[in-house]
Amino acid sequence: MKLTSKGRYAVTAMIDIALNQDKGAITLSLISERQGISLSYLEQLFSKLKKAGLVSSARGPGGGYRLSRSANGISIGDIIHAVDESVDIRKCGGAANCNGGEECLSHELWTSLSFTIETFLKSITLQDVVDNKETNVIKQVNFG
Amino acid sequence: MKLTSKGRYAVTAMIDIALNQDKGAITLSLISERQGISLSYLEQLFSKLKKAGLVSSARGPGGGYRLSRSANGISIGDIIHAVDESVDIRKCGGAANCNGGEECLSHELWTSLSFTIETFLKSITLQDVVDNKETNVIKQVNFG
DNA sequence: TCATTCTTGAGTGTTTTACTTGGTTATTAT
DNA sequence: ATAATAACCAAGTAAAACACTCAAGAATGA
Repeated sequence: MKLTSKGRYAVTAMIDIALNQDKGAITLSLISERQGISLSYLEQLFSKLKKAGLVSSARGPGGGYRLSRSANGISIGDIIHAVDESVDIRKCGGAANCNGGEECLSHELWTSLSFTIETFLKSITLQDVVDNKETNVIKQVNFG
Repeated sequence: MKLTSKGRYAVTAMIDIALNQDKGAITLSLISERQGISLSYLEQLFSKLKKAGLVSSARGPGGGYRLSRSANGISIGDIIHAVDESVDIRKCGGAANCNGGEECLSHELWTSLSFTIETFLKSITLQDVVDNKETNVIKQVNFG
């Protein structure tokens, strides 16, 4: 399970762009100032966000980053995955060899939890966060 | 967000006890062998599980650990919390000062996610896992 | 009494995290 | 041209966390 500052910073930075995209390309220096994130660290994150196709870039004066598709089309999960954070809680990563070649006793539990988190992150878009829609989320967990 | 081997080991060990509790007290050596977890590491984890009131212990031959209440009454969340793993994803831990005294843009999102995970872990008991009930979990996330 | 088992505290190598440093390359405005 | 801007890139690093090990001690039962 990896959900740390890296993923948080990436999401925060993407929200910043989404909020300001009407002003054209957004520079990392601006994001750095506004969100209190180190510029060099942002560069590393945006290298990955670009490779994942979530943002496009332009160099030189007037340059910066833009979302490469609408904020509705980018999920929080997309961003987290782009910066290499994994939501998989299982030691084996799904290989089911957690205990000397065998599935550990809690394997299915972690599978369920990973799925729950994954589903949550995929269900929320950048636009939802900009609109503060995630504050009204209703969660329901049932056993069959 | 902290969900690592520590929490996984603790849950796996507790499942082991739940599965074998009819045989009386379970020694850490047995759990260590069966689950492939270092004995000394288990000792540390059980020190915390005992402090949290989830297990009781007896020394000497025939001794070992028992669940201090029924497996139905122990949630996975109880175990995770007992070994000091936090499910809170927010940098500020809820203080809402993630960005220089202010809430960061993604604050509410992490609050929602933390709540989702917390709810999941609280809803599943040790007995559910022993019965493999978590494999049939149905997840539903709606926006209001 | 002796083996067993929990109990406790300290130490340790490895990995990860969250950066920093120091550049280079492309683009634009003057 | 040239200077400023801003993305791009590679490497290094201090501190923390992780997943243990090691060593000793104390209670218990056969």
